[in-house]
Amino acid sequence: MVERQIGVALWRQIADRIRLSISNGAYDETGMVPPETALAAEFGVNRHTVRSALASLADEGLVNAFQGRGTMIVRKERLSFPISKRTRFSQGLSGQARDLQARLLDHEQVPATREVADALKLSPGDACIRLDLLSSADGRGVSCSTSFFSAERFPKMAEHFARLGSITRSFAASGLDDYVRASTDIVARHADANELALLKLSPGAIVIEAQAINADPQGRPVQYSRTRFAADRVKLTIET
Amino acid sequence: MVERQIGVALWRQIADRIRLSISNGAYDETGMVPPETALAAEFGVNRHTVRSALASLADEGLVNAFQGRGTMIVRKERLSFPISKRTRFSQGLSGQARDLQARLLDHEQVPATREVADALKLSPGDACIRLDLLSSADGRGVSCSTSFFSAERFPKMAEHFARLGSITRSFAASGLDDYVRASTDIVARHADANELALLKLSPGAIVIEAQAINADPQGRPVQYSRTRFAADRVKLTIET
DNA sequence: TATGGTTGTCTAGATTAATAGACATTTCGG
DNA sequence: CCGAAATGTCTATTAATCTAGACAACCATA
Repeated sequence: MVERQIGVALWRQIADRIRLSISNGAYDETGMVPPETALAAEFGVNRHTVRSALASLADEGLVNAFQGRGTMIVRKERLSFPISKRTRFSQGLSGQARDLQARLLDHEQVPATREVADALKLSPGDACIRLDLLSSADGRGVSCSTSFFSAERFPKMAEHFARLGSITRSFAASGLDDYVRASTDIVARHADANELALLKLSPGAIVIEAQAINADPQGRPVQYSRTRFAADRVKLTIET
Repeated sequence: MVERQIGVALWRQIADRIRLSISNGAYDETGMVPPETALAAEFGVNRHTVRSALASLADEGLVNAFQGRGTMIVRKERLSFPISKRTRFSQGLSGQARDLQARLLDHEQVPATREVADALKLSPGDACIRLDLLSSADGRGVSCSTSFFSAERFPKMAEHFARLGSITRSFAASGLDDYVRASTDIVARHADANELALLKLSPGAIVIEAQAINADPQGRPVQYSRTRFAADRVKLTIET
């Protein structure tokens, strides 16, 4: 069931298991989480430990406990984020949430690291524009991203984004009307302190990191981005 | 830095951070992890806590400590697993590891749940073949998967796989020479007890779950699979 | 209104995780 | 060969987590 002495507190393991059961629809019949005593028996722990787990889920806004009645499930769905040749943040999520926005957190002109230079086919040290974005759906943080653009080719990227609020429109304002996803690498890991704060995650949460390169129609890389999604709020859907 | 009272032990948070630094190449210059005292200062914890983290990494076979000299990095790479229209497990990983194998853990004929029926365009309750596989590269567990096939169309899937050791060849033996990836959904979460055991993960580890549907050339779904990858051993590369 | 089932709260104790310090052992370079 | 720097081992203490039990508060329903 749950394991001890593994560096993850029992209440957190149990919270993760319950969260998964909720999103799998295991409790859809009643719309409620089983009683604390039943969960304690199921996981072989004390009721107080289950209560810690449920408190953490309540903190995330996933469940709501009512004295005398039980613990109701408030929210269970993950946003589905499509990844395809024409991946666009706002288009892909439209219809799944009412209020979508991408906010510019920071921007800076920096020399390309080897990683960035490789991705954009520049030389290390070439000037790049870095944009840090935070994307939200209905007020909840969905992803934070760091993007790099060639400062020579897209010198006004930050200004355009600040005005237009969209990468696609910012490219258009720079004279690039179309671009396609050239490659996407996906890894998953624990969120770091910065991501916890930006996405308002409960500590120990998981992020899915997508390292993507977008290219113009001639195949030249125009954007290298690393987007960190809150793993418990989204799923990525690959369209091949 | 690291956070307290979040349900994840400090040594585990630190182990995760160091593992990430290793795989990012942060210590490539020396090939060694920084001294324990330096790490303790960096993370703001006691040296003993760092030692617990390093012991866990040594247990995974990632590092090797030598008294008087320091802690050397043994292994850092993640396997890159491609996902495209023609995703094939063995082809995709060939060249990245010497010894690749997929082992049949279990198989059973079961009635389709709603989830499986939806994916395979069957009716709930229709007979399905379920295959549980464990894939390894160089003796290390990479992924475990559960696949469903229509029992009517592919009645001998389990027998074929047991003999041939490959989904592609098992389809061929059933008269299906070609198939393509129709859809892939990707989520990330903490590994459950079963996955921890199968993949020999250190508890609390992360898995990336890919829910995939393969279809024949006519577009009819032939396989629904849920593959759980050890997140610290692989990255998924999307080829659009 | 009485009863059973549920969550909320409190106290106490046991177990595990983390800190603190001291010192041994090994390696490497001057 | 010495000393600095690194890991290995030990003891003791403090802090956090989990268990155990009791009982209060609340809700639904017979």
